[in-house]
Amino acid sequence: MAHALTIGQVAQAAGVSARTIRYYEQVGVLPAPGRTTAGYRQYTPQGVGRLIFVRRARALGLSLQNVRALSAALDGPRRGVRPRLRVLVRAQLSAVRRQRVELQVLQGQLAQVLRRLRSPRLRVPARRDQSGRCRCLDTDRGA
Amino acid sequence: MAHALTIGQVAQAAGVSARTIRYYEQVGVLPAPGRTTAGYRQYTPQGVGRLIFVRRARALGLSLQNVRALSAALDGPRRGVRPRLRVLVRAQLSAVRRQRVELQVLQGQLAQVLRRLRSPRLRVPARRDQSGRCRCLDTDRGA
DNA sequence: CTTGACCCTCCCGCCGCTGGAAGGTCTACC
DNA sequence: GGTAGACCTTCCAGCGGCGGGAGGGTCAAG
Repeated sequence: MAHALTIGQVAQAAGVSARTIRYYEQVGVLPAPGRTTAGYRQYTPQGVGRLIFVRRARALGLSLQNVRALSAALDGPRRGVRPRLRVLVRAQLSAVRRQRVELQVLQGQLAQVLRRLRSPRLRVPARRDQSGRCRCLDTDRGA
Repeated sequence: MAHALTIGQVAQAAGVSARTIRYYEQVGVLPAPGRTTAGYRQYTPQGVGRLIFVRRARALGLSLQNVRALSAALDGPRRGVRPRLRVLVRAQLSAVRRQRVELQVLQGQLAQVLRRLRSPRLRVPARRDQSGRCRCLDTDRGA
């Protein structure tokens, strides 16, 4: 093998730690590479490409479980990889949209709490109501 | 104690599981309540208020570590609770803003990948480049 | 007395890694 | 040949924020 790469070289090339690569292999996200007689892992350029694919998928927010499925599909017959990927990316896209909405709501609540905390006087009658609750963080009207 | 509440009642009142309450106590987020002779936890209305405070803080995204600090401050002298809370909420607010930006970028990348996956032909010359990389998920131009 | 709904403590699992320990191997230099 | 230091190997353990389940005690109703 002229172009065999060590795990450290692959790690640097892909911008991940060697530990992460071993972990990916352990959980089946990356296929097990060849080994030298001393037991060192030997990677091919294809192996590097696979790792980069995995990192891109992770960067898009796909779970390791899903990435494992995709990677396994890439190992077998290539048919059906794109449809699966499309499904996953679509799901991820809607999940991200949901998260954005949630974060928007959260930002509004935080801003409201911050306004209340900035003003020296509280907008609520007492710091603790009759049930002993600290109302500093309330964001809902009345209720 | 006329108004002593069991952990289950408190859990239902605050909308959390009894397990979560026990966990909060274990990690120091909630003070340890009294116990009956049989070892059952006995909560006061103040205890319920504290739990609701903790849940609100969590709902705002504060970490349990920060919530623990706030809760400890509420147990001691009340001075300084509001400034600390203000600092934490401000930090959380900027963290949320950062996350929103990141999610926005991510959404754009996902949409781009999806567009590419939808079209039957790829915009890249080959499915795998010479290094064996699957480029389905690329989002950057050239590079 | 029994049933069923509570309560208790304990340890393990999830995700996506990261850290450390303890040891083998490779390369460079003397 | 020796040795230093950088690399590699495996295994075990931990993070946050809980949840599941085991294995047992307690309490009120029938």
